[in-house]
Amino acid sequence: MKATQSRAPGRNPTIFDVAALAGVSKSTVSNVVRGNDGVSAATRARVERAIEILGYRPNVLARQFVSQRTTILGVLVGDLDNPFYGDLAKRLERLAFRSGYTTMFCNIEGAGDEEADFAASRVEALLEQRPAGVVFLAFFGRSPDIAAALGGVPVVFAGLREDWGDSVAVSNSAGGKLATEHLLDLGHRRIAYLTTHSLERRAHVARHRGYQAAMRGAGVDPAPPIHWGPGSEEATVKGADLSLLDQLRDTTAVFCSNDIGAIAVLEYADRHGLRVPEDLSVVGFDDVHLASLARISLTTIRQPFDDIARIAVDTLLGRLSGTLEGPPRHTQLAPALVVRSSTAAPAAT
Amino acid sequence: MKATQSRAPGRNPTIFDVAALAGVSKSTVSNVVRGNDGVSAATRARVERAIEILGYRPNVLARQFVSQRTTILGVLVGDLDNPFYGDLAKRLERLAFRSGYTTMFCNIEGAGDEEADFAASRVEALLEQRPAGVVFLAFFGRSPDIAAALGGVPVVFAGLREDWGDSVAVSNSAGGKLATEHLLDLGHRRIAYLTTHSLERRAHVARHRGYQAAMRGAGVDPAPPIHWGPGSEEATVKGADLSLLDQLRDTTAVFCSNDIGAIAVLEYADRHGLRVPEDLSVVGFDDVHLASLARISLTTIRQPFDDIARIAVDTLLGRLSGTLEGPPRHTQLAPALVVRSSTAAPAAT
DNA sequence: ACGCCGTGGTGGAACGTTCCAGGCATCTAA
DNA sequence: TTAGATGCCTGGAACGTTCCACCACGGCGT
Repeated sequence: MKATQSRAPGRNPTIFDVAALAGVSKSTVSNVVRGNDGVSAATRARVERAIEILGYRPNVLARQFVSQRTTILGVLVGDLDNPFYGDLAKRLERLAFRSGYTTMFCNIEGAGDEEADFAASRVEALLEQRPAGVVFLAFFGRSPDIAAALGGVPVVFAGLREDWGDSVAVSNSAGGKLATEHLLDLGHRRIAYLTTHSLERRAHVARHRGYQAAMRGAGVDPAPPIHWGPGSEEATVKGADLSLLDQLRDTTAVFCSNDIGAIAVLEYADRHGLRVPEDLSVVGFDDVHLASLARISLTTIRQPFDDIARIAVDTLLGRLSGTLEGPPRHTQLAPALVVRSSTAAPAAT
Repeated sequence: MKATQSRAPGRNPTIFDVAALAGVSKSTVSNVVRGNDGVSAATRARVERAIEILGYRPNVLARQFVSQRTTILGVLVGDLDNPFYGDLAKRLERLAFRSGYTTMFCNIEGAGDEEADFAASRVEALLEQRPAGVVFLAFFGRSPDIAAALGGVPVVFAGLREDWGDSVAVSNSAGGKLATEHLLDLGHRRIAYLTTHSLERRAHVARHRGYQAAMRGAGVDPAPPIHWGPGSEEATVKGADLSLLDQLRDTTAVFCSNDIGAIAVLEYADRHGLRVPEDLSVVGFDDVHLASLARISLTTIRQPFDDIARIAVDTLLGRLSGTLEGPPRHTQLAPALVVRSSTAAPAAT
């Protein structure tokens, strides 16, 4: 007649079962479980023994209910299919796991039928699960609405900067400037900025600003931005067959707002007999692993994925534990130009 | 003095607030919210009006607590950084969202220091969140342990087959056979099987079996499998610099257990002066989007991502709603060979 | 001897739902 | 007319925690 078997079968042991077996009150068990002090070593040992015997595991759902908070970290990604997000997602998941948090991802980029406030509806769905904190890897939409929906849940922007929350990112505008200046230095003048997003994400807007600044700094008029594709990487990369050729007629170089877009341009060029870099120089942004493959070898702007993920999680955990207080902290990282073989001087005209 | 403002500020309205305003009991409100019948149209309308006025939203945490179940779908992926998983993850997330479920991803592939039962510990961590169901996109480890840990939570295996749960997958062994036969047909005899996993995943084991069957069927002895890399795609793809050359000395063709491994081999070949397909034919598995890029153009085995994701979610939802009952249902899909330019007849010796 | 304080421990209340046994009309069949 | 069924609604109990006010007790300073 072991205590283990005296419980109703099929029911998980509760804090009461442990308390009864250890001969203490439920409160004491609760304190032991949560590592609170005010419990003598002897009692603690006795309770731990009882927990062991019963195989007691705290009921997460009850805990969440009473505290009205979870150990879920929400992560808003643009598109898990984009290796930029995949890489970052993986890192975040791992770091969060080590600190006892579980990660919940949400694609902000929709099925193609989304509206401007699709992001807000996604945030809302995520928030319904009451995450302890939220990481934005991508962001667009109206800040006030979304800030309101968050209702006090700490938030960190990773890879982009938004003033009303903590952030860690390279300067996207500096990166855009760097990329464009590289092309200018090579002698290009007719440089296009290309993005695959119809709904402009914050980070990409900043990259565009960097492009414009560089162009103006060199005394060249920025060309109107090229929006290629219906708004999602998926559609453009997978069906890279839209009439881009026309729009590139007058240009010798393209700065793409991310690597996936750049690789899609590469693919498009390959299929349409446009030689890179002889006929067209291409620069990306992110430096996803793919870009370094010999067969791709894309000149791009490097983002330190590792630092971004680490600092993002640290910042969020700091807010959660109360270690970090005060106004938003913005960690700025340096973007770096990585020159590979997708860029060269323009052909002599 | 609107009702909206009469509540304690900062507190969300509860079912009681609604009940009071509508002049009914909390139970009735509960029934209205959940769409139960046994409520007259008039009452229903009155309650709905009250809900509207108060901006009432059911407390998910309380609901989860009392029902001891969530609307979370757990997804075990091998590695979010691998586009195979990224693509599938994205699709699953979208489908689940449409049905009112939130997705929670877990990387089964660890930081490199994992043991054989790392998978089990990850499953346990995920299960702590009490998901309504679990999708396995990758699986290894000891089935009995993991089945026990699941404790009745419905499960579906996607992309691989495991007998004790529902599954939807192409036949991995048939795919492996297809790939190997393609190489045999081209005239290759010294064909290697290569995998980047030290911990063999179920799906990959089956692919290997297909390879062996094809080889034996052609009267050729299968070569011992090549395990390349310390067990994670990340390490091998990113630091593709291990001494593979020796192991490939006697082979004219490699069948890689997935596309990412194949692309890593391509990269390795590029860097070591090995021409593909002249010196070495390479076949992958999955047909991730990347494989179709002109610059990669990898011969591979196609998996219908779309069908896999859709059927996986449908099956799981079927179990959850009770629509689907009985023994495990196994949906088998047909793998297809996609010939691109990474394979050719071996050089005449 | 007495009040005070710190340490270790207790038990009730609260959290916001769902579930269920029942209550009260009103309708139906005998 | 009446027993039983049906439709609509109610209120208590339960779920497993955390939080907090409070209590018992021994040591200490005065």
